[in-house]
Amino acid sequence: MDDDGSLLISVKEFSEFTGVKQSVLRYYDAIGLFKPEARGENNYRYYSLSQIQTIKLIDTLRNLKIPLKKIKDIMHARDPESMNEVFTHYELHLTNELKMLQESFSLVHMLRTLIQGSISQDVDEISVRFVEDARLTLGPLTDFRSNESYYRVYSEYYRSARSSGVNLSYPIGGYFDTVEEFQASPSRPKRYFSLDPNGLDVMPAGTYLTAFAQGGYGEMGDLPERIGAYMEENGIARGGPVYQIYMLNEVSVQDPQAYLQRTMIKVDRGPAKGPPSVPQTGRKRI
Amino acid sequence: MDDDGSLLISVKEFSEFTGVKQSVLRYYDAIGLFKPEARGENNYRYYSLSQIQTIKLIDTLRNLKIPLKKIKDIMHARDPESMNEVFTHYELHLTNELKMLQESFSLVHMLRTLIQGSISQDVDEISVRFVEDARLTLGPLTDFRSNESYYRVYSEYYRSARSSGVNLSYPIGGYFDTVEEFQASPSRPKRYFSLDPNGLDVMPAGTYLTAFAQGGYGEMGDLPERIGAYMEENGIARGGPVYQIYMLNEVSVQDPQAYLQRTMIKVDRGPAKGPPSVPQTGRKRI
DNA sequence: TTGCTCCTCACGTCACGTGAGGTGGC
DNA sequence: TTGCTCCTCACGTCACGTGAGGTGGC
Repeated sequence: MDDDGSLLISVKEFSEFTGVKQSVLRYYDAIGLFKPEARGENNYRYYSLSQIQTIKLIDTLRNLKIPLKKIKDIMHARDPESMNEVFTHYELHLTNELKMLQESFSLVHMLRTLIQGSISQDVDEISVRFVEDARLTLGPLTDFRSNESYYRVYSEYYRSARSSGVNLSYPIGGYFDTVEEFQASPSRPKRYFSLDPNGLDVMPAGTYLTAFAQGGYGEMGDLPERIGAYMEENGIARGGPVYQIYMLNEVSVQDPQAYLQRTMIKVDRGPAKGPPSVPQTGRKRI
Repeated sequence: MDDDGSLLISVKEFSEFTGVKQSVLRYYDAIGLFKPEARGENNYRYYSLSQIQTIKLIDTLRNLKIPLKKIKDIMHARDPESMNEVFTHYELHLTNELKMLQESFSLVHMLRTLIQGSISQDVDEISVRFVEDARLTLGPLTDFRSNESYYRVYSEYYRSARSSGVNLSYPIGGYFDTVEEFQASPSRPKRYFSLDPNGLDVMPAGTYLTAFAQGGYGEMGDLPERIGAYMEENGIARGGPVYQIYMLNEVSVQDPQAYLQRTMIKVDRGPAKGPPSVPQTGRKRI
């Protein structure tokens, strides 16, 4: 670099300024996407400071998974009108990406919360405790036929969920109106729901009888009996609605025998009074 | 699929449920990352509904650019404690990604705004208008020596910016305290600044004399004269601070002769009174 | 002479995408 | 018989990463 204040810098420096690796800069040069401002007599690459903004833009577009070929076309046809279109288009693209990333965050956060709630949890413990509210998306009423296993209805829930745009990334839970309903057939919920933190329905905050069961999907063990005994012992006459979710499942453990299910029954503190509260839904249901 | 309500679905359906392509599912099967629940007699792949959550998690991790090999290790060693660690780790990872994506959005939005402001702008027009405030990051005082071109000082700004963590993705502008300072040497600003919408400094809202000049970096043409004449004609005695930015540059046009610079001089409406206002800075400067 | 940076060329790799050629149930 | 879905190879591709072998200035 001459003393006359040339504003050219080496690959190494340019790489350090921009965070783009030297190998990447050489590759972009090779495919004609982004060339250095100049070459030295020794064939060294020299970049100008004003090129920093350009490579930053290229890097931004590349982060949006736009093929380098397309980025090359865009950069090759640079003029205010077309760049305005490009930016307008990718601003929308970016808002979608942001939504998706926030979804990812919600998912990871939800899974972590469930796992943490399960660690060092005594499976046989039954307790009555205050529980915060939780968002979810309730599905339509199920239509179990006599003696039928939950499979068909469950897969119908998936199909209906998919067609109505419900997010199936989150754990699926079971909902019952009353504890009697649950006791009668604990693996045939009245509705299934997705534990989607952006769902429009809500499990209301309140006092819940909370119990656990270990085992694969639909395996309840002696859970209904244990719950019945506990309610009798503690003078709890009624309860509902009932929410059932798997805190540990395929995602967090390998052996289905280690899956952990939590059943939460809304109860009133002290002696029972009045009918069980109705579920709060954020929108109309058919 | 037998009538007994097997919950297995085909690749096609599984692909439609999850949004993951069939070719990707076959690839994940081949490398042992994610296998179907079962194979038919015809060797068809059959997936269970509960596998949807697992592939959704894999897809989420893959979106975070985690190598498939690592994802495989994670899924292979599934247990509550290690998954808790994994999720805790990637929740942080995700918040960083979210920040970066918001930065990308800010950048694209800024570039679009600048271009749109330049479209159908008459280069010779000089006007006095109200301008909204804008965030930016002011650099340190420049130290131009006699007759020196802006190159050295400009590149020193870049170096200092980099070491102080200033974002160089955004357009760089020039700042002068007063219009006299600008008139004296219009391509030697008192400070450079980055037009970073998350910057801690601010160009205050107010009435600005706004003029334009076309040409490469540092080329002012007859801009100082035109501004001087306009101020005299309109009885504007003083002005400042002065903010100079390139609305069209390398990023949006190819020919440097088409770069468009905007100079904005804070002026008081009507007859001049009092000293020019001082710049508002969000933090201490040396 | 020794480091350090830079160069080109060739080959490897990761995560798929894309046929070709063939099977199997309604 | 005709579509449709599925299968397994094999090869292509995109965006780099990684040496090998060599140059050139302090």
